[in-house]
This record gives sequence, C-alpha cells and structure tokens, in this order.
Amino acid sequence: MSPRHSLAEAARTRDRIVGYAVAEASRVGLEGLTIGTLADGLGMSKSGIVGPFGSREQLQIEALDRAGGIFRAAVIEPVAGLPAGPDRLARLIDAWIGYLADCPFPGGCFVTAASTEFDGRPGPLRDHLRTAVTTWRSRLSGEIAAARVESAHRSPDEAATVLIGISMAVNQEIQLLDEPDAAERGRAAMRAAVGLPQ
Amino acid sequence: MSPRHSLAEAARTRDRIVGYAVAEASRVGLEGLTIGTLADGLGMSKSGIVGPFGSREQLQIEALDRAGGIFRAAVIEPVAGLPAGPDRLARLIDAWIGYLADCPFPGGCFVTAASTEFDGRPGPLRDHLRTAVTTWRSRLSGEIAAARVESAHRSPDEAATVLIGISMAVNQEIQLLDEPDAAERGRAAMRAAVGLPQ
DNA sequence: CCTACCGATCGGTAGG
DNA sequence: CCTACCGATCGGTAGG
Repeated sequence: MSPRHSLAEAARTRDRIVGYAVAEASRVGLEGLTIGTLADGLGMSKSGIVGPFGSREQLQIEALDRAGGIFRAAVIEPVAGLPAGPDRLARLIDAWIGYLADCPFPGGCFVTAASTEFDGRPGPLRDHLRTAVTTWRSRLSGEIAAARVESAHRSPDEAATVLIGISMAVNQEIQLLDEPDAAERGRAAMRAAVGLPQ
Repeated sequence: MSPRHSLAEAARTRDRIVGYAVAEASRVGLEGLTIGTLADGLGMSKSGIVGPFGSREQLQIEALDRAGGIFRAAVIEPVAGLPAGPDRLARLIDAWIGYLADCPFPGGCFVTAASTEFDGRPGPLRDHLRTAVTTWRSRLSGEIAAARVESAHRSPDEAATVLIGISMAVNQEIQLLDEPDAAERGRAAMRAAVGLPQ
C-alpha cells in the first residue's frame, strides 16, 4: 500500500551505486568499472548492480553525469551569486584550484580523465563528454570576457584554453607527481594568465 | 647455423607488436590492450604475442617507452642541434603544436592519456610514467630559463606548467572536440605565455 | 533485491 | 611461432 516507500528506496539504491561507481571510476577509469567489482565493494549481487540501470553503459553515463554535477557544485555554484567581474573570476579560480587540491574524486579530476579515456571511443559516453566540456568552455570564456581584464592572451577563448590547460597540468602534478606546491603554482599561473593581480 | 637471422627476426617481431600496441593503446588506453585483440590485429596467435614479452604488463611498459621515444623524436630532437635561446624555444613550440595537430598516435597524445589512466594505479607503469613526465618537465623548464624571455609568469617552472597545460588542452580540443582552430590558438597561447612575439 | 547460470573473453601455459 | 587448453572473470539474464 506504500509504493512511495519502495520507490524512494530504489532511488536511494541507485544513488549509492552511482556514488560508489564515481569514486571507483576516478581511480580505474569508466572503462575499468566492472559490475563484479562494484557488487563486491557494495556488498551486493551483480544483478542488484546492473538491474537498476539495465546495462553497464547506462551506469557509466549516470556516473559521468554525477561527476559533472560534483564539479559544478565545487567550482561553479560557489560563485554563482556574485556579480560578474574580476573578483568573481578570481574566486572561481580559487574554487577551481581548491577542487583540484582537495578533490572530491579520489583519483583526481574525473572529466579530465574521462576525456582522454573516451576521445578515441565513439559512442554515447563520448557524446555526453563533448557536451559537458563544450558547455564548461563556453561558460569559462564568458566569465573571462565579463571580467574585462587585460592579459597577454588575445581572446577569451584563448585564455580559456590556457586556464583549462593549467587545471589539467595541476591535476597531473598532484595525482601523478605528488608535487606539493602544484596548487599554489597553478593558482599563480591562472591569475597571471588572465591578468589578475597576485 | 645462422642464429643471427632468427635473432633479427625475433627483434623485428617484437618491434611489430610494440608498434601495433602503441597505436592500439592510443585509442583504447594501455589498460584496454588485450592480447587477443593484438593477436587478431596482427594475424598471430595469442602465444605469439605474449611469448616475446612474458606478460601483458611487460608489453605495456615497452609500448609506453616506445611512445616516449616517438614524442622525443617529434618534439625534442628536431631542435636539439640549435643554440639555446628564444628562437629554439619558438621552434620547440612549433614542433610540439605540430605533433599535436598531426599526431603520430591515432588517438592523440599518448603520455597525456597514460598519465590520467595510471595516476591512480600504483605499479611499474605508473613509475615509468612519472619518470618520463618529470624528465620532460625539467628539460622544458631549462629550455624556458635558457631562452631568457620576459613573461607574465614568475618562474620557468610556472611557465612549464602553463605550456604543458596548454598542450593538454589543445590535445582535448583536437581529439574530443574536433575544434579546427585548436592548433593555431594553442600556438598563440604558448608564445604569449612565455613572452615570445607572435 | 537474490542465486544460479549463460556464452564469451580474459591473461597465460603446456607441449610441440 | 602454432594449437589446445587452464581457471577466472566479463556483461548480462532467468526465475524467483
């Protein structure tokens, strides 16, 4: 008589699985996810993992979308209420570097890793990724344009390439090289790249 | 009576396998390599693939090392004979962008992809990768220092982070986004980042 | 959500 | 270098 209850429980189960899959995939890649490993890690059966999603690919897609939401919550939403301008760009950079240094994904920036993993694998995952990356690039470009700062770079698009690149390099320095001053150097590099005072 | 012959043939077989594995791994990742797929692709049996290397991991390591050599041949060696200075740095940037735009790996920059793939997987592959990335970073930093150019960035290490980052962003724009002007924007961004004239 | 099972493929070996 | 084979694991399904 209370289908609400079981629906809510089903939604919670999905959430748990996706959350665990995101953490796991940040370490071993989305293609490294296996239903058996997730089942073991969550103390469930394989059919309990795959059932709610229908296929591994659907679970991968939902994990990717969830990761995008986590990124937005960490980097975009904290500055969304501020007026556009150099100060908001500076705070966005701080949030971004903070996200890389104290990463919500145990294996480092999810989207960066997924990008190199899927750029050569056509399919719905690559399509989702393209959309996410393009949307973020546009937003960042707009943010830089709205800040109206002077820099060595000749267009907001060029500066966006530089900031996105620095974030990837910082991610590598943290995750692969264990470089302790990667975050500070990255923040300075980002500020310098868009002409913000140190 | 001619062991030379069979030794040379064995070496050629190894070479063929490693070369094919590099191309394949640039598309599906080093972890996506399977002995069966390589065997099919090369028209050989699985034992013919794994035999010369002893294990899949050893083949992965040799593929990674080979990829490093291909990068050096494309980006470092062309400028090795020139005197250090701004002109050599400019030519290095041109070679680097050319490598990204007309990539010897069908799936894009091998080391960038391997870095995000293995930064969360401890083991000999990650160790090899760390060494390769650290060596390249040091060389690039030295190159920037030797050029003695003025830029918005405060140290050769910071500028190296920016150039490496731009290369990663350009790789993404080419491989994932199919952005036609990625190479030109990347070249301009790299020159601006190290204070070279456009 | 579970157990039990499917055919396919995994890395690798034995023996030649 | 091959064929033939090993136990383990893959994604997924049937039936409950």
